[in-house]
Amino acid sequence: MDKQEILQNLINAYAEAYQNLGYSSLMGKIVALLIASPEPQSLDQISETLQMSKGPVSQIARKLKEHQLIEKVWIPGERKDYYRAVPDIFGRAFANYASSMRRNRRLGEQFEELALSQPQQDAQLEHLAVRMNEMKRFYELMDEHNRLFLETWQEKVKPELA
Amino acid sequence: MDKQEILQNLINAYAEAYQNLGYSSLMGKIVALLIASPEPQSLDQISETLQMSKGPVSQIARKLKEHQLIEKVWIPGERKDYYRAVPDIFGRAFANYASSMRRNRRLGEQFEELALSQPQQDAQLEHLAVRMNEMKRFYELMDEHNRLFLETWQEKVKPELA
DNA sequence: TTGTTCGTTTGAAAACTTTCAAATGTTAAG
DNA sequence: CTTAACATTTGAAAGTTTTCAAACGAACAA
Repeated sequence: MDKQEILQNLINAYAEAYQNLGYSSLMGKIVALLIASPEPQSLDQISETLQMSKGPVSQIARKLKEHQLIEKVWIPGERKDYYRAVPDIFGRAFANYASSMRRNRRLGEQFEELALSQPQQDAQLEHLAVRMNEMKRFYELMDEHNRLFLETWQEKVKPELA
Repeated sequence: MDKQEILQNLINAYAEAYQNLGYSSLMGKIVALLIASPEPQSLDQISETLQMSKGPVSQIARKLKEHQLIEKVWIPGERKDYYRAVPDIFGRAFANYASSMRRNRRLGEQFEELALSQPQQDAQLEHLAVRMNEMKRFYELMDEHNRLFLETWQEKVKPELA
């Protein structure tokens, strides 16, 4: 397997992984390409490599930038935008996930509250309150672990960033 | 807000959360309904409550059962299938997630290997190897934390299960 | 057996998403 | 100010997913 093929395979694997996680496969492809590229890539280079027209690449690149997985870099004397993966892209992706888990925690809190605040209680409401309490506790504990994990990772990685 | 509305809101919130995570919103609705129900629900009850025909409900219920988020219960003297959320549904959902993260770890391992095994090295391959090594280490550490989290949670929950 | 009550499968319709090509903005150089 | 080189937006076409109604098949009851 030569270099070209390795890159193709990586792009494919990422496309599939992203799709499995419910994102567009193009998103995975762009991420894979930028992770694998030592040099920042222009929109043209990206769409050329991925054989996609610039429209979708531009849109997905913007979304990825919003989610802080990639960033634009300015290259002196160049008018094009160049993109690269952010330095700690894995940590960043995880931080995004952790924040969506915090929403679940809030759901648990909110609905436990609601169930308990009803004037006339019954088996159904009581059951709901118990389940929502479980949900709340689950995501609270998860959040603690998430923070700890990210912290541990960033301490391990920090030397590399310097 | 009355009981009916609370349930509606919960179902909606789950539908949205599931959709954000890239699953079908019906999946979230069924999960929410079963979490909120003290009694197991039949397919008919589910499709009645959710105002959906039986076809999709049947299919999605099967998928949820495959992922072990819900289970069939046998009710003596009844011919219908009854479903309920599994006892530790949050833990189970997390275990599924953790296992998809383990796939990412394997990707990192695999592509690091590939990049290093190329006969003629260059900057691009070297860069790839470094990035894939980072990926591998990230998901290894994550896996450790995931295990720890689940274990901690299950110890806390076990008393409730008895 | 035969009829009834279920769950599942199927095929078509509707809704949604992805993609492209072309038009429109935007920025910087001349 | 004008032009050139870009990125972004838009609207239409293609592809995909979700949904339903109806047909099918399995299991049970009589």
